[in-house]
Amino acid sequence: MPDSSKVLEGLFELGVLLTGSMDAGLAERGLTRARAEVLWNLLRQPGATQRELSQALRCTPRNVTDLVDGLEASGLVARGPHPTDRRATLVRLTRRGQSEVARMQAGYQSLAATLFAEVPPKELAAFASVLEQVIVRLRQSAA
Amino acid sequence: MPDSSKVLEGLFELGVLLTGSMDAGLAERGLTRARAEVLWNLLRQPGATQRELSQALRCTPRNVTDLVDGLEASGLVARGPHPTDRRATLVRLTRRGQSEVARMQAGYQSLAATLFAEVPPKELAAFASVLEQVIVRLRQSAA
DNA sequence: TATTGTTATACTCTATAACTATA
DNA sequence: TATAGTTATAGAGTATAACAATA
Repeated sequence: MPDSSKVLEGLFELGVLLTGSMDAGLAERGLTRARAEVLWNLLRQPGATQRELSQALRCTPRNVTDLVDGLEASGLVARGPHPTDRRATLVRLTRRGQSEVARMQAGYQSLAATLFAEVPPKELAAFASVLEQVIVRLRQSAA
Repeated sequence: MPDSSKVLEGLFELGVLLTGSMDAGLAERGLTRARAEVLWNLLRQPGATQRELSQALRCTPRNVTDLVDGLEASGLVARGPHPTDRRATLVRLTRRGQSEVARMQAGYQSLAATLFAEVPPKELAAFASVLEQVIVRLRQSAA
């Protein structure tokens, strides 16, 4: 029987390695994790308002202002008017932003394939099952 | 057979939840993750030099200066002279720093116990095994 | 010459509070 | 009155470059 603290330690270590690997890849393309997450969200919520982004990213609206400022300066997103609410601002991916997200997705899938290449499907399924349980458990304890 | 991208996505989600939960606990005690990691390292390397800390934390020496400044101001660590090298500075946990680390350890073990409470030992062992494989794999691809 | 830690400077992420324009 | 986004301000983490003291 493995020590649960050791397993948690492993999860943290993996988290550090994963985010480190991710950040390095992003930095090469002039992106930060926070900005990449904005792009990622815009893929699922095309034309989201900044308010919606702040909710999806669990950060303040003020924070979104700066993140969108940066992405707009890089030409990856564009601000546009809301059709009916003149207070709101819609944020959409530009063509360059879209190809940047596509590149991120490709890198993501490639990483996943590499990481789990030598794990038998049955073990991977069991791993995924425990992972799911732990996520649920953590969500409960956080709420 | 589970989709490896989905599993990786789960790992990322867990990482976000774990660090979020951790950060919230630290914030209550006036700590940040970066500073907590300094304390954590000092537990394993008591009386480390700032240079050694910068290597352990994989950050610049300049960064360590500020982190130690903050912890010193909070009374959690203390700077001292190196016995033989007058350029170097030794950093050690104060008594308050030690009890803070002890509290962190307790919280960590409590979290691990909660998370894996309902996972059978056999499944947990299999989970730990895959986790270990993936960590090794990621270290290889990073190097 | 090389190393340790610091000063100087800069960028990013994050937050709260006050404010403007709009609903 | 309430909401969307911004200006103002602040703190923290991170980095590079130049520098002083020491090895």
